[in-house]
Amino acid sequence: MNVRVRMAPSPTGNLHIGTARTALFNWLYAKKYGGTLVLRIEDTDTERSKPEFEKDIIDQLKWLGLTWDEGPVRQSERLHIYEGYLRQLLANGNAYWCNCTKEDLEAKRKNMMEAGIAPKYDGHCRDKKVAEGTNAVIRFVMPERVFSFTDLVRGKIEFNMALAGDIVIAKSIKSPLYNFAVVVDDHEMAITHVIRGEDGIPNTPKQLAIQEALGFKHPHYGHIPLILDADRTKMSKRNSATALKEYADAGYLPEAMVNFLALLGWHPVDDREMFTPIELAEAFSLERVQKAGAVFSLDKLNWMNAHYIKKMTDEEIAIKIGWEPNDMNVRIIALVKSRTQTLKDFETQGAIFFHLPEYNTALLAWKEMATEEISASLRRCADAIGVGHSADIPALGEKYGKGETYWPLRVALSGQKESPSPIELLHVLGKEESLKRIEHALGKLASYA
RNA sequence: GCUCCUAUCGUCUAGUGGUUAGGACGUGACGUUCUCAUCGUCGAAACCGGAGUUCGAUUCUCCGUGGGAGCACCA
Repeated sequence: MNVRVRMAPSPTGNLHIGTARTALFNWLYAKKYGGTLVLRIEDTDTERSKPEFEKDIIDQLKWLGLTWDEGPVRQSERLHIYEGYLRQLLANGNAYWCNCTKEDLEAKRKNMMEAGIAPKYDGHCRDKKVAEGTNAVIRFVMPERVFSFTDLVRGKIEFNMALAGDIVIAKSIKSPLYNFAVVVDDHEMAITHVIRGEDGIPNTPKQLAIQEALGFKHPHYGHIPLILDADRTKMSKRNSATALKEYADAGYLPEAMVNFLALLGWHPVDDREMFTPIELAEAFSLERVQKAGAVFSLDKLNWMNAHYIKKMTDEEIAIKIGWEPNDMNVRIIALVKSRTQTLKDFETQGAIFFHLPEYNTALLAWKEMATEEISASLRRCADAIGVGHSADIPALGEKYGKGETYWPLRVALSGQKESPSPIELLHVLGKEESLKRIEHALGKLASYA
């Protein structure tokens, strides 16, 4: 069978990390089976859909490297197609116009909830022959029976749709709603596998019913687990950064993001953790997708991102972070690399090479060193550097003590409690700047009580 | 409230009718080291509960319990 899958984001916000992972799984599935991936923009909600969100979604999918074969197809440009199918349902008696007011509906719903039964539309307008027109919506006649399907990751799932009632499938003949537009598009686009988030499970029987009424074939369904916050609820803005863009801006690499996201809810046959996208596609299978939700771990993402950064060459990093790949910059990158988790860290940690930060004079002391000892040690280092013998620092360390030599020098050069080694700092800063910083330290010590 | 989904270390997960229940992140200790990071070694850490099936259940079945999602003229 020729596999056809789709990514179907809704441009009502920036690309959500959960949507991105769903897109990734579809991409992996398509790649694995040599299938076709369609990008469909689900913008039937004209109120909330915005062009800038669509742009962000497309930009971010590209950033991740998730390429598609067809589209982007916008639902808003296919209104005439939905209209045709709506008229067909209306003509067949599978749908009808309804002019119940929102207030009435809300009141009835509330009553049913309070009575302890599943809230559903009571079919008030089903036989009223309400005319097409203003303030009327289109409802689908939901068959009162059980619908079942075999989920590709969960197995058989059943729903008794007698409990659902007649759902609204369009606000007007020109404005279809989600469940209807999806059914039409999946059919028109010959989608074979619908791979989506677990929150789509309750929609499936509705879509199955509409497919039946329209005489469409049912695609296969696979529902992947949700990405959760630490409190185990669906990942949301309230608790964490949910827009993929935020991660891109924060200095995460797309390769790391893809690798990380793939392992959230899917696991290979062995314990391997590092995969290129193509390797992921080869190893991927829906059978090995997890059923329960997965908590998003920033710690693990950081670790993985650090891993991918370490794999890059210093020049590659320079270009990536927008630094001129000159000698000095590349050296800085090499030094900072091992203590970096995101690309942003190069900026913050690299800053000390351009400007000596303020620091407390007391920091210059290694353990219980007296002020004169520190000054003496720094002068010895300055002398060695001054005559171009910075290579002699280790010798000074042997003679006068490593801690006593390295620590004050390192602090004088970096101004920090934790930093790369003084020898490395010397090399990057150069003779002139190094001596300047040592003089500065000596000055601070001289005025230190 | 109703419907559906779900359940192995803190987290992501592997795995089995009989295993010292494995790996990774995080975490602790140690080593390397002037500091931090990297790196290396070692450690602590889990089968939700109760019945049933069975010689034997973490594994199979059922019932609980916990967790989640969905119940729109949003998607």
